[in-house]
Order: sequence, then C-alpha cells, then structure tokens
Amino acid sequence: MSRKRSATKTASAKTTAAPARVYAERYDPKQIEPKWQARWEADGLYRATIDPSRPKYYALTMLPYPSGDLHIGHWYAMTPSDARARWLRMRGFNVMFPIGFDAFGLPAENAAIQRGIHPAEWTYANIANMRGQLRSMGATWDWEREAVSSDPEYYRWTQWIFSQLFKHGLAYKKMSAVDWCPSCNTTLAREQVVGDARVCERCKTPVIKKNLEQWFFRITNYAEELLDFSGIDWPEPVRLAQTNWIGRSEGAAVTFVSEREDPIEVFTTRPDTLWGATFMVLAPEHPLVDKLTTPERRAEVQAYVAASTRQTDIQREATDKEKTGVFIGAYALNPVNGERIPIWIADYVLMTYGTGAIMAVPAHDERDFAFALKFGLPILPVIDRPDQSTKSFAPSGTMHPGFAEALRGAGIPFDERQGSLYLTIPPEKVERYVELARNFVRPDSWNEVVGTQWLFIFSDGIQRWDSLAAERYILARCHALEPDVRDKRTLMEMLWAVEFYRDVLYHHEYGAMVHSGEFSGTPGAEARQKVAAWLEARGCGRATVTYRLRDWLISRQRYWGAPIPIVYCPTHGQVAVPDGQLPVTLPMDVAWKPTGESPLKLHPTWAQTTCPICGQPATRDTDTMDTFMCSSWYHLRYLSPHYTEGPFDPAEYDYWMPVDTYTGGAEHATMHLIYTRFFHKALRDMGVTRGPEPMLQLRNQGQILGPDGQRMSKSRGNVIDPDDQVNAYGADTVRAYLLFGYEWSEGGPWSTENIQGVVRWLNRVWTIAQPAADQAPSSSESDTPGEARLLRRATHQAIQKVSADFENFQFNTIVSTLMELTNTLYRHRAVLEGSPAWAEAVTTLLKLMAPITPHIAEELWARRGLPYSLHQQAWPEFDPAVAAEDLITLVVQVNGKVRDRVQVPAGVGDAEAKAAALASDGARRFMHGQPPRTIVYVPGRLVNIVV
RNA sequence: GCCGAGGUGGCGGAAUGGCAGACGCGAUGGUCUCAAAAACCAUUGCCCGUAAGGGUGUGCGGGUUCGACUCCCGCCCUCGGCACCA
Repeated sequence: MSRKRSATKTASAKTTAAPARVYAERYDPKQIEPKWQARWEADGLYRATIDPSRPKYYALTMLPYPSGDLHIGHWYAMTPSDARARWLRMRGFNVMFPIGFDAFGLPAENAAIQRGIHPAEWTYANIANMRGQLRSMGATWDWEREAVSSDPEYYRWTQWIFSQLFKHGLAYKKMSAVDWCPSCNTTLAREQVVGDARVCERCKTPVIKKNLEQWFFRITNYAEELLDFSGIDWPEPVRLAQTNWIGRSEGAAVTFVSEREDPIEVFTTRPDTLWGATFMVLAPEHPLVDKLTTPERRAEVQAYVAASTRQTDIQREATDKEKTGVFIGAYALNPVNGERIPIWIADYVLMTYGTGAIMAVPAHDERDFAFALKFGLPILPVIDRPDQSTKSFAPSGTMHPGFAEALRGAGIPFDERQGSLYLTIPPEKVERYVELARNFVRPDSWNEVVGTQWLFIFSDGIQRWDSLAAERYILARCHALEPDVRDKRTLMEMLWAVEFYRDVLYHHEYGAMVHSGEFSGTPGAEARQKVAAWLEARGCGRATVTYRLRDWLISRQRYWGAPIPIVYCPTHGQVAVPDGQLPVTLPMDVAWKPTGESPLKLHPTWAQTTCPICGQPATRDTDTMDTFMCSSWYHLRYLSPHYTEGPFDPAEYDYWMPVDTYTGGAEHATMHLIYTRFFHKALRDMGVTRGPEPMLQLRNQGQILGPDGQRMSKSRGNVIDPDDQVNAYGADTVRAYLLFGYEWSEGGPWSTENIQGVVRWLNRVWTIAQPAADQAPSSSESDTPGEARLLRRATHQAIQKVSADFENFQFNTIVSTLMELTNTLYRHRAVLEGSPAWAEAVTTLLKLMAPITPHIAEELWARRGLPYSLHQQAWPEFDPAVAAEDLITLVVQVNGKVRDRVQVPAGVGDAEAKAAALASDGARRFMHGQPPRTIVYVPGRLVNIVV
C-alpha cells in the first residue's frame, strides 16, 4: 500500500511540472465509429467461412423479433456475446457469430388490423430499420449469413421439417379443447395464457375454451431423453426448470372396475396407499361419465359437467379453492380388497393429466382429504406416521375417576384442562395407555387413540379402525352412545372436530403400510415397488411413468406464419405436400378483419388445390405454424441461409455444429429451449442432424430496466432508445457501460449518471494512448527500472484477469480491470511515457479493449502506427514472471481481528511469516504478553495468532 | 401454495472460507479558470475521538470454524416463473 502511495505522489508531482500535452482533437466517436464500421465491412473482416486449419467456434445469441425499434435490451443481450466472440477470434478461433430475425408472429397482424398495413410490409420495414440500428453497434455479425424466418426460402424448410415429422409419425392431428383468445382470434399455447385471470399473454384478454382439430408434435416421445443434460454446460436453474416442466412421475397404472365391469384406469404415484382408496374421482370430461351415471343422478351430473366446462369459459376466480363435485351414482370395486367405493366427478381431476381418473386416498392426499371431509366420504389411514406421533383426548366425564392418577403412576404425560385430558403419548407407552384406558373408560362412552395407532376403546373391548367395515361399526356405536356426534358422517369428520387431533390425522409421508392386508408392515422404502409388482402379477396394474409435459400444439388460426403443408383429399385424407412443391406460400391478397376466422380460411381460392396423390380437388390446411417452430432450428439455417438442397448445407453443419455458446434471456428456459432440443433430437433420429444436443453451453443474461427500476415500457415512458444513447455518447461508450454497470446475469436499471464513468474512462484512454512520437523519451527513464517493473507487472496482471473474466462471462470486472490499468498508466505517465514498458502497456490496453470498445481501440491502434487491424491481432499472453509480485502484504490477525500488516518477500516460508507477524507492533500490542496458542498461516495472505 | 433468483455504503456493483466495499457514480474539499464546464489531485460505510486510535458493520436469529458476505439450520422481505399434475 505504502509503495503505491509514494508512487502516486512522485507521479503527480512530475505531472504538474511536465509541459502540458494539448491534443486539440477531442475524442469524437461520431468521426471514428462509422469510418471503421465501413472499413471492416468492406474488408469482410467478420466473414465466417469454413477453415479446417483453425478451431471453430459457433457463438449464438437469441435472434430478435423485428418489433420495429431496437431496444436497449437487445444491446444488453448482444454486446457481451459480441465482445466474447471478438475475444475468441483474437485467440485464434474461427468464429461464426450470425444474426437474423424471428419475423413471423402476431404483432405484425395486430399492426395490419389496427393500421391497415400488410404484415409483410410492416415486418420488412422493421427489419430494414433494425439492420441499420444493429450495425451501429459495431458487432462482428456475418451479415451474409442473415436469415429471416418469414422469407419463403426460410419457411420452405420449416414446412419441410413439419413434413418430416409427419412422415415419421411425430405430427398428428386431434380434436382438442384449446385456449382461444377472442381478441387475437387465435389458439394460445398453455404457456401463452398468463396470470390468475388466465388472460392472453399478448393482449390480456381473458381466454375461452374452444374445440378445434389441431396439429400436435409428439414431444412426449422424447420426454425421457430431454431429462438428460449430460455433456452440456447449461445453468442449473434452466436444467431444473426443464426438469420440472417435463415433470416425470413414477407410479403405477391401476385398473379399477365399475360394478358393471367397465375398466377404469387410474394413475397413482402411491400404489402403497391402494388399501386406503375409499372413492374414485373422474374428470368431468371423462368418457365413462355418461355411461356410468345412474338415471337418478343424471340431471345433477349433467349440470355439473356443463358448469365445469363453463367455469373455464367464464374465468372463475382461481382463489376459490373450495372443492366441488357430484356423485354419479355408480360404484367401483377396489381391486386389492374388493371394497365397493363410490364414483364421483370433480373439476380438481384434470382430463389432460394421467388418465383423467384417480383413486382417492383421502388419508394421504391433501386434495382428496379436503374433498372427503367436505362430502362426508370415509377416510381410512393406511400409512403409518414416520414421526410415531400418537394422541388421545379424554373429555371430562368419559373416564372413571382415578384415570389421571393411574396415568401419572404409569409415567404417561398429559395436560389437564377443565377436567379433560390431552395426551401426546410416547411410542413406548402406547400399549400401557391402551390397557389403562380400557380399564377406566365408562360404559356409556369411549376413548380413542389416533396417530400411529387407530383404536377405539370401549368398556367391552377395543375396536381397531382398520377397514371400511370397522368404520361403519365404530361409527354406529359412537352415534348410539353420543348424540352430539350423530351429525358426523365419518369417523374422520368426528375426529377432525377435535382441534387437538388435527396435526396427526393427515400426512402424505412415506411410511410402513398398515390396514393393508398381507402388505401391512411393509416398510415405506419398498412399499411402492412391492405393490406395483404384485399388481402386475395379478393383472390389475403395472409400474408406469407419467409426464407433466404434453404434446406440442402447433396449429395457429393466423395468417402471418408458415402455412401447414398438408392437403386434405376426400380419398386419401391427410396428405403432406410433396417436398418439391414447397414452400406453400402465403397469399398476399388477404382481407383484414378485426374479428372472424383466419384470413387463409376466408381467402376465396388459396385453399383450393389438388391431391398430390390422385389429382382430385382437395383443400389445404388453413392454419399456420407456431412461431416457436421457426426459432427451433434457426441456428441451422444460419449455416447456409440460401441453401436450396436442404434445410442446411451438410458441409457447413459438419464444420460449425454444435453451437458452442448460446446466450439469451432466462425466460426462454422452458419453451424455446425444450423445443429446440426436441427438434434436434427428432431430426437426429431421421438422420438430418447429428450428436445428442444442439447447444453445448448456455448462459443467461438478466434484464435491463428503466432508470426508475421498473420494466421498460412505452406506457411508463421509461424506455431507453439505444440510438439516442449512441448519438449522445457513441457506440463504444454504450457498449462499455452495458458491460460495466451490471452483473450480466442479473441486469438492473439503466443509469444516466453511471455512464459518465465510462465516458471519462474512454476520454482518459484517448488522451493517454495517443502516439508520443513527438515526445523525447523522458529524461529520467534510465533511472526508473523500478517504475517500469511496476507498470509491466500491472500490464500482465491485467491480461491475466481480463482473460479469466472473458472465460467466465464476468464482463463488469473486465472493464474495471481496464480502468485500473488506465489509472496505473496515468500514475507512471510522467516518468515512463515513451519507454518500452509504456509502449507495451498502451498496446496491451488497446488489445484488451478491442473486444469491448472496438472502434476507439482500432483508431488509437492506427494512430500509433500499428498494423491494421487491431482485431486481427493475437490476444496477448501474460508472463507469470512479470505478473508476479515480489513483496506481499501479510495481514496480521490476533484472534481473528486484523491488527497489523507486514511486508514480506513473495516466496516467504511458513516460519518467517509467523515470526514476522509475531514481531509486528499490532500483534504485540493485542497479545497482551500472552503466549500464542496456535498460529494459522495462510500462505501469501495472512497470519492469525490465537491467544 | 410450490419452484427459482436475490437481499453488501447515498447509488451500480467487487470479494478460490482469509484485509468487506475493488472499479465506477454521486458527494465534499482543492488545483486550473474572470467564471462555468471539462480536466486533474485528495477525502468519502457507520459510530466515538482534535488526533493517534478504537468500536461496529454484508436482511434477521442461531450454528460450524483459528477465521463466515461466502458453508449449515430456522425465519423475514423483494423479484421472476408455475399454479388442483393424482
């Protein structure tokens, strides 16, 4: 520390004494940025072509939607990936960094409806505008690889991929109730419906349900493989999000049979609870509902089915968690014990998950428990409590006098309140308690034990609550003995009325099976597998796996998308348009109506065609494809955007794929990134792509907010326009600020103040890095080997730090390191300017800046007479010997508190370090003369003396 | 409710379990200027102290450790996502 201070003083003294160097020309990005952009473009500096002699690197950033104006968020996403691409290029990689536009989609149609502009016109005008804005960044994009998903030469191959999936049985059509936005007039994907109110993601209109014939992709065929992330370096939160989205559940399919012998298959994750199934619940839409409903229940059932369908229509508030349902009059037989159990329907059972039917085990499933309690259905515990918690409640007057004394004598703890006893019984005392209760219970009453045991103790004997028959018997006796419980329909309802019991009545843990016939006593760890195997042997069930992931619905009743390349022939049904006839192009002459059907359906002639097989008149599918399809393979189209023999040129694929680094927003963790992986794997199975995964490394950036800390939006008026910023400060300043001001993966608010720091930094670099040809080497240079050494050390430490930070996406500390190097240059300027160490430091600074601020770095490089182009220079290597410190500062702690610092040689040994620490003033002062108990030495860092 | 991310000066943010607050903004004082801007130099977590120095400090409460922003347990708050998934 003191060394640095003295250096500072020396330098500042000389700075004031030295003649002022005046460069009339100020740093003016407007002069230099367009100049270099044009030069790089003309020289094709960033063309990426196959070169087997160099290692390739495919750097990819999520492609933008051409909404019209580039947003500062685009810069925030693209600047770091561009900087990193530039760094990799300087390190000798042959880097491909492509750009394009995800150009199909709803906003173009909304603009068409609102403003009468054709979606194509709107889209392509936006793209033209955005190209210009993107170029102002000075990024390394290879524009010859640009791909636009709405170009026929692009969507021809989107359609081709659809056909391939169709031919391989991965695309199929089914009638399906879909979410429909009445404002956008389009089908919405499940994930495009947002919020409690279930509104359209884009226009916030409440969605309704509509039944339509829809195309689906069998992404579920790949569910298992999509759960495997081995070999790819993706952030843990993304892998988790995908894993949860896919939602694998292991369990069993079990076939129940109605009394009229209709098989009803259910899926359960808990086959070990089968003996506790006391009723069944079907989804209201379940196909058996109509058949099984008895005539006297039909009216009520039909009303409920209608109501639950309407419920989704009218957006019933989701906060209403009260369970609803109706009994359909039918019974089923539990295959494990032959119990006759009622069949209900309820909207908490979803037709879209599992089999649309469940066995209800109210004792061990929260929803079933609430439902059973509400409707008076029996609840029978069949899994022991792992916590062994056992309770009993003896209300005043139910036991003979002396019970409390007897309990005390037996060492059984209890609380007594108003003559009633509340017992939490230790597991080893349960048997003793039952014995006592048996002796003390009055003949006109009873006593229960609940929790890990379920016993009803009457004066004439103990009844185990272990079956539905026992439930009926015990309940009848209780009703007979106690008028107050006659309104209780089940034992559980009766017990639930006792507040004290509630925490031991229900649980969903794994535990030993009880009340389950021959399986009673089976430990929780093996119960599921044993029961599943037994079911399979008996032919009424099997172990199975269910996923939350559903097949991907891709039909959209929209115009501005790729038409689905299917023709409907009266004879041949669904026929794929032959590859040679692709693309099926969009008609340009369409009518725009704010309401109604898809424009393709309304077009007078477009849908009319002939069957590719027989030539008879046939009709085209009038739906277009989900735009997620376009973005699921654009990384492949970038390989060869104008290739006509296939979706991409195989030679380009072999050289460039897979994508080495993919960057983008974390909001795409599930949809886009799962679809892309699915496409890659499905195409791989067709022999189109190769390898297990399309993208090896994924990194997410955060989101840039308005200066007010809120999400940027036009309505808030807090949108930062990158063009304004470039006008005010220049692209290099905006780039450097975006890297410097934030932890990249976090994001944060735009700051009009903090950017000043970057403005100053670049001005300082501009001043210090000017060529010093007109300056004689400083007269004192010869006697300053020490200062030269310090500057060289700082230079090489900066190389080391910046290189490591690029590797790890730590962009903010790259800039701070460069600022520090700049500050160091200023400190040594008076003494070293013009010396070899100075030249090394300045040229190194420019090289390290090149990826971040490419224009100013190139300009200063050229002014120093160095060969064009800076961006074709090799990334500097650091010399460990030069970077090494020769003196280090050891922190001296006494009992963990910093008490002093000592300077020691860098290679100091253990003993010397400890000795130096013990000898320090601070240590001696705080040891108060006591001998050290232990001394901890952390090499090169600190000594902690414990006394 | 569940899942995920996060909580460090006035602000943005740094810190392989080892000097908390690098770098920058802002602020304060100064140099230069007729003046301002720019530039340059210095100070800047909080508290006590004229100072030397000391105490305290990373959302809250515990724990592990010679040593915790960092690891463990339990809470609180903010943001994002999913919402009856059997």
